Amino acid sequence: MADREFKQALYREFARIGSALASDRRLEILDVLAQAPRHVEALAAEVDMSVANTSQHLQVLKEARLVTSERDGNRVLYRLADEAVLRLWLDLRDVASHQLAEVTMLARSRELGPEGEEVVPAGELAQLRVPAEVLVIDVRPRVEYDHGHIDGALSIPLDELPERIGELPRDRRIVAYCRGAYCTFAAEAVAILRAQGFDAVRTDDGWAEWRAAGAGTRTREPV
Amino acid sequence: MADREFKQALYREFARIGSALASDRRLEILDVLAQAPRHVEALAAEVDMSVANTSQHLQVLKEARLVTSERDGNRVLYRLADEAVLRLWLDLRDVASHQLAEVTMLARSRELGPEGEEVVPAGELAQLRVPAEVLVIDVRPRVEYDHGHIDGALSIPLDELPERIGELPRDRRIVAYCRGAYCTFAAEAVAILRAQGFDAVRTDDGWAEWRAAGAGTRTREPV
DNA sequence: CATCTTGTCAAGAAATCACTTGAATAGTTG
DNA sequence: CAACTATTCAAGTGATTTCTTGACAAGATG
Repeated sequence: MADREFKQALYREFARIGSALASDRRLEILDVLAQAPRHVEALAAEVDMSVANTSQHLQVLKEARLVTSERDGNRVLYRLADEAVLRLWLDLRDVASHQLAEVTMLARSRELGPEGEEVVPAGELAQLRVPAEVLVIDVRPRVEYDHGHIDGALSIPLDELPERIGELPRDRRIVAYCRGAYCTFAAEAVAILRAQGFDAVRTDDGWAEWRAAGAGTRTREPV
Repeated sequence: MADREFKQALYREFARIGSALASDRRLEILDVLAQAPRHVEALAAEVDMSVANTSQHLQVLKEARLVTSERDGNRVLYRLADEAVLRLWLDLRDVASHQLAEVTMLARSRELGPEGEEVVPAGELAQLRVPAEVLVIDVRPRVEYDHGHIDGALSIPLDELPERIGELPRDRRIVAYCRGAYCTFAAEAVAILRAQGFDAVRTDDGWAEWRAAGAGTRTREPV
């Protein structure tokens, strides 16, 4: 029947998206792009692959319309196609963390700092943001902050933290955020800060989650 | 660095989910399971595959924790693992329909009835449900209705429609729904009803969308 | 225009995946 | 317990995917 043909064609289209999500390398690329647009070479460095391989993965993502590209001089800038892609990626991660015991075990095995260290759960950051009481710091690389960050957050990339520690207040709690629940930048920053006697905690919220939740953001255009 | 190893292991876990979504056959299975739990043999018939092949695909979905199975006598009943899986599937479909021109073209080429036929857009069904003015009918197979349906809807499976057409009112508008935007049951039902002079329209909302939206539902346990 | 940089394309080897077939297993029924 | 049903497993083959290498293309720069 023609009905089956139609359905098969439809599911084949859906599977094109699924196939694009079927590689750990491509998911890593998506995750980086969820933070900020990148050039191919920068991406390749970030995900630790050859440029040719990165480019090929990007073609796959582009064919599935998960990312778009634009020329920028003699370079090419890639970005997530739209917010729906971000939601899809976060959902996939969410399903993974609910259901794959291995993921949470992996995540737990990475927890820095002492057992039971205080963490601001995802979704609760918004309530805390009273400037007189807490300072929110963004410890991601500068380009990612520049592309968009939580309103009012101070940019202190993790690698600049040691030399800029003098800028931070000792009379307020410091909340550090990074890319999201599976990023360790914030945990590392908190470890450094607490070692110096600051009242610092991290949050499981990250830029991607914050943006998907549609809360107050500030973005500038490509760097 | 151990950091890279950790990240790679994490993305590899995520990719297990992505890989499970990378096959049109498996997506079709997921879509059927989004309507109601099924036994292997019923699934195989529904998706038109050999039982052995269906079983193998189900193992893949099960390893990715997208579905769960339970023994039921000498049969095995499969169902979606949880609501997060449903959201993931709907998101994937959503990304596909936003971004793959081919999907909408396919969908359009299937539209039954005259051009510009009236359709209740997804999300607007809830406002319309005044019993005195509209009758909502569920034209999916009985098992799917039994597993869960829109509150107050009447079950008239598409293949029973011709013989049961006398049960329907001529003084009210009839709104037909089925599995979702890409299911053609409702469109076929509307075509039949309009040919008989009924005031009938379909909606793009389907059971999966309705359930994901968390609106009023009624479900019974496995049939 | 020659050269450099950045990114893409093409070809091939190794790994993985999909589907078929036929055998094996778990549970039910006479 | 023998026969039967529903499902899973195992092996094999053909197709697809991944990554590497080296060549090619487009834009920038001297």
